[in-house]
This record gives sequence, C-alpha cells and structure tokens, in this order.
Amino acid sequence: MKVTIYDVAKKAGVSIATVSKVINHTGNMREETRKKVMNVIEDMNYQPSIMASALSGKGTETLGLLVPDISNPFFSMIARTIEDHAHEHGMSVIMCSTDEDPEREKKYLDVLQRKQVDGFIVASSFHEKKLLRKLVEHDVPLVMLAYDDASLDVSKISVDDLKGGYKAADHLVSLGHRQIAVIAEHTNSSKLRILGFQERLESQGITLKEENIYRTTASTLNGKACFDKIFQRKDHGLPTAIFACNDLLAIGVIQGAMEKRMSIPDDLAIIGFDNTILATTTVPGLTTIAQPIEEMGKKVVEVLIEEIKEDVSVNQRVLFNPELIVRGTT
Amino acid sequence: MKVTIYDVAKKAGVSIATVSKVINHTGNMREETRKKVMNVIEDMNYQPSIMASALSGKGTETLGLLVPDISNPFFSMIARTIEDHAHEHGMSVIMCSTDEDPEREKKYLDVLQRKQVDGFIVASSFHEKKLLRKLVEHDVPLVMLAYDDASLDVSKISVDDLKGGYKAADHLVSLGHRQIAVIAEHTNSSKLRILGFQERLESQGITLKEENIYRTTASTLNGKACFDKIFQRKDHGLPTAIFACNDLLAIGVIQGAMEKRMSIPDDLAIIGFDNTILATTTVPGLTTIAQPIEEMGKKVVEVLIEEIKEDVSVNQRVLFNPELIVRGTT
DNA sequence: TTGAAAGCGCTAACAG
DNA sequence: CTGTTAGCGCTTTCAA
Repeated sequence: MKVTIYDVAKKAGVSIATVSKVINHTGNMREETRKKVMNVIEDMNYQPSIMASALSGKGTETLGLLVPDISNPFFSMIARTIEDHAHEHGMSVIMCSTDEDPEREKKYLDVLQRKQVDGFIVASSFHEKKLLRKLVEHDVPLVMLAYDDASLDVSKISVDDLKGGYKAADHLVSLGHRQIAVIAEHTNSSKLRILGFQERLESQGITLKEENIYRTTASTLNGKACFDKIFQRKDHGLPTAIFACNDLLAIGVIQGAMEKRMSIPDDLAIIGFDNTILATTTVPGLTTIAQPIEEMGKKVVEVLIEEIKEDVSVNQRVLFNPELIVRGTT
Repeated sequence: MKVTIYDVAKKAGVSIATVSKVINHTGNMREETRKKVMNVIEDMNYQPSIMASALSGKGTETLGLLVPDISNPFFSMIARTIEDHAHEHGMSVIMCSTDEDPEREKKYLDVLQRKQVDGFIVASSFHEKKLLRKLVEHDVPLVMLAYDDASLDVSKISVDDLKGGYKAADHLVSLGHRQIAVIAEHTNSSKLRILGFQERLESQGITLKEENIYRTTASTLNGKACFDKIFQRKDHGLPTAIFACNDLLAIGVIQGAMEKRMSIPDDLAIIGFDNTILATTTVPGLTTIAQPIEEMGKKVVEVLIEEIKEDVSVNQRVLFNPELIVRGTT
C-alpha cells in the first residue's frame, strides 16, 4: 500500500535505522550511503508518517488554536498569520471556535490533547480557566494571544490596550471633542482600553462618566443598539464622539448614525479598535486603533515554538504598540 | 507520565484488549466488567491516544481544509461551518491557506498526507490539478466546495452559479436597468455567473457586450479600480447598474461611487455575490446573491464523511440554490 | 467472556 | 559507519 521506511530500507539495501537517520539528519554516515538512501526516497516518493514518529517520541507538529469565532474578521486575520508562521516552522494548525461556550472549550481542549498537539494558542477569551491551568501544570506549552489575564501563569502576547485607549482619547480630544461616549465589551481588553481612554481624558480635564460607558458583546447589531440607547437619552448633552472598543461595534454606530441622517464625522465622530478589513469597507472609512496583527501572530508562534523546543515556559509578556489609523469617521 | 491503556488495564485487573473493547464499544463482555473498566477510565481520567489508534489502523479523525485565504470573510465563514459540522462527527480540521500559490498547494497537500488526514476539502480554487488527481487515484477522500471543475472526478458541492447570474439579472432588469456592467474574477464560478446573467439579459432583449465585462481578482481595491475604468469611458452610455461577482468587488464599486459623490442606488445600482458579513456593514447595505454557506458547509462535511466511512466516492454533484438578498444598493 | 500476541511505522539506544 | 532491537499506545485476530 503506502511506502514505509521498510520499503525504502530494503530497496536501498540498508537498515531502517539508517533510513531514519538520513530523514532526521541525525548521526553520521558515509556521504555515499546517505545519497543512495536519498535517491530511493525520491524514487519511491516516500513520505514519513508523522503519526508513527509522533508515537515514538517526537512531536505531532501541530498546534491547536482556540479562538471565540474564526468567522469573525479579527480572528480570521489572526488565524491567517498564525497559520503562516506555524508552517514556516513546519507546524500545522487545527482551528477551534469556542463561541465562548465552556462546553465547547472543554470538548476542544480534550480532543486537542488526545491528538497530542505540541502546543496551544488561546486567543482573546477563555472561560474554563481551571482547564487551562491544569494544562500549564502538566507543562503543556500554551501561549495566550490578545488575552492578558494575570491569573494565568503563561506567556502572553497582546497589544498595549491601555495605550490604545490613550491614543483614541488623544485623537478625539485633539479634534475638540469633550462629550464622548464609550461602547465596550465585557472583556479584560475592553476594560484596559476604557481605563486608558478615561485616564487620558481626565488628564485633559474631561470626565467620562460611568453612565456614558455602554457594555455589550461584539456585533454590529449590538453596536447599533447602543447607539440608539445613547441618542434616545435627551436628559443631557449628547456626545459628539463615540469610542467603540472594536470595529464591529463601531460599524453598528455608523449604521445607526446614517439611519438618523447624521453627518459623519461632523455630527458624530467615531473611532473603532482592531483595524480589521471591516474598517476599510465602510464609507467613510473607519478611523480605528490598529493592532499589529501580523507581528503579534509572528510573535506568538515564535514564543510557543520556543517553549515547545526548550521544554520550558519562558513566561514572558509582550505588549505591542497600537497605532492610530485615521480614516473618514473622525 | 500520561495514563495509557496499560495503566487502566492493570488497575481494572483486565487485559488491554478488554479495555480497548469497552472504549470502542466492540465485542461482547459481561456488563460487570465493562462497568468496572469504565469506572477506572473515569477515575484515572484516561484519554485514548488518537495517534496510537491511528497508527494501528483507525483514522486520524482530522480533515484538511484548503482555501485560498482564511482571512477572506467568505472563506472564514465557510471554515466556521465546516469546523462545526466536522466536530459533530468527531473530526478536527487543519486549515491551510494556499494563496493560490502552486508551491503552497503542494507543500500543504504533502503535510496533510504525512499527517494522514482522513479526507480533504478543497474550496474555491486549486491550480495543481494533477496533485489532486493523484490523490483521487489513490482513493483519498476528497470533496470540492464552491469549485465546480469538470476535469476533476470527485464530489462537488457548490452554489448554482448560473442561477445566481439569473437572479442578479432579473433583479436589475425588474428595476429598469438596461445599461449594465459586470465585474468578475477569472474563476469558473465567475464565468458561470456571467453566463447566467448574460443569458437572462438577452432573453429580455438586452445585450451585454463583452467590453462591458471587466475581469480582475477579488479585492476592494480592484473593485474600485474597475469602477474607475468604467466611468472614465465617456464614449457611450454609462451603466446605471453594476453586477460584481463577489462582495469584495462590489464594495470597491460602492467606494468608487461614493467618492464620485454618486447617489446609490439612484445614480448607480450595485449588486454583489456571496452575502458575506461585508454586505451587512456598508451603508447602504449591499444587495447581493447569497450562497447558503451554512448548508453548503454541512453538506460537504456529510459527503466527505460518507466517503471516508464507506470507503468509496459517491461522486455526486450538489448545487445549492442562491438567494437574492435585497438591501440598499438597488 | 476474556486475554495473548502480532503488528502499525518510526525513533533511539546499544552493539558490532 | 551501520544494523539490531526494544519500545511508543492501540487494534485486532485467534485461542482459551
């Protein structure tokens, strides 16, 4: 059926050990032998079984990627760069969308373990912390991406959310806005973004009242709903600008504003976060705080691979610099 | 270290064969024994190694998914539904973005084979046909999605592109448009969509000249570029409507039109194809022809699993019904 | 009803 | 420099 190491060995007139050695570039041997074997390998189109080598001690050369939802543009962009860099290191990646559902989280973690993936990347959120903790205790390589949770003792790669908040605030303030509303998620990231935003506002003598912070989950629909809520309150000065903690939410706001025939950015300025493809497809384009997704993806893979190879958690925390991308909504 | 079938067997006072049987629900045995073993499995939190069972004959319970680019919303949506349905059948999926690059195609196909994935899903495009053909010859389960290439003798799941063209044409014509331009990709799907579109137009006495069909690759930038090309030609009647063969292109057109301060849909009507998330985030929303992504994803997985289980290619061709989704651009 | 034993394809000492 | 051999964890006859 399929050609195995035995077939190659036999045809090359050597032992399987020798074949194994040339495949793995281990041990020494006469250049002549190595060439002979190489040729046979080519001839027979021999492809070593990763299953077998994994079973006998080596890794599976595959990574598990857990994200809330791969169909969300932010995560699919992340997945793409991770996939690319993983493959540069000879690793494949199995994707898993958790939907932030503990059941699914558990199920996926389970399967990935049974498949003996060499390492895990957990992005953005994870509820079953204990399961993660158990993994870490068992020395399973695991790195968190865009999810800076102090309660987990592992390496973390993320954008500097606080600074992102700063930049959003600075931009809006420099444009003269003083009445600002915020729409956020319930995540850690959002909290930090708000914190930075708030700090910066206050340093310029502007206070952001708690009642002007709206919390929801990421979707355009929810963004629009928040917009509606904000503008139906007529009790006090309406905001001239909105900071949405991600692009999806920001787009919901754009839609709400358009529907109300408000002019953007004159009647209302909007700034998002992430810089996904969605920020480029609206008209006007969405001003947003960009996460350096490409670099972040590269870094997670590097750190994870290192932990897999070195067999030890370097346990580092890397914060990337967010960048303001000005488009038409401000 | 990790608990193996031997550990369980020993603790339960039975042989590994027995343990194997209870895991796989094969063979008969006293209910008592089975319970005893089950308990030990629970107690020790035993997780059978998929590697090992794969090596000894069973499958790897993983699928390989090849798409041009997982970060493209259309593919990430597809990936999501495939992931979901695969997991319902106990399968994981390894994602691979080919970038339509033959090198990458080959490399990925290679790795996936060495990983002994149980089956392949190839979506939308693939240049190295011979490699695919070789797989099929070796009876490797393989199903094509949204890629209806007659030269490959495998099962195919896709939307009825011809019909999609019909629907787009009917809609535009019913709105009174007679001068229409088309922006397409170089793919088979696009060809069919154009064909259907054209046929329908002609049946209503409208001719679509070849010079009004613009071909490019999918991106908003290219869409915009085509728009510009179309509207800089002043030699003859300008179109009042544009049919773009996918949402990305359509959005480029929207951007171009907005920039020229044209009113949509009054000055120019636009219709896309795919109904990705992008169609919902523009203002006005993009009228488009929807592919039933969820159903298609479900179907590919079903067909693929069937071929894996039955060990025979059913070699069917399933066409799904496209649906017109009217939003603000028409 | 249960178990012994022969693989599956490869790696890694250890010998020669 | 090269080969022998004992696993890796599980499935699957075949006996008992």
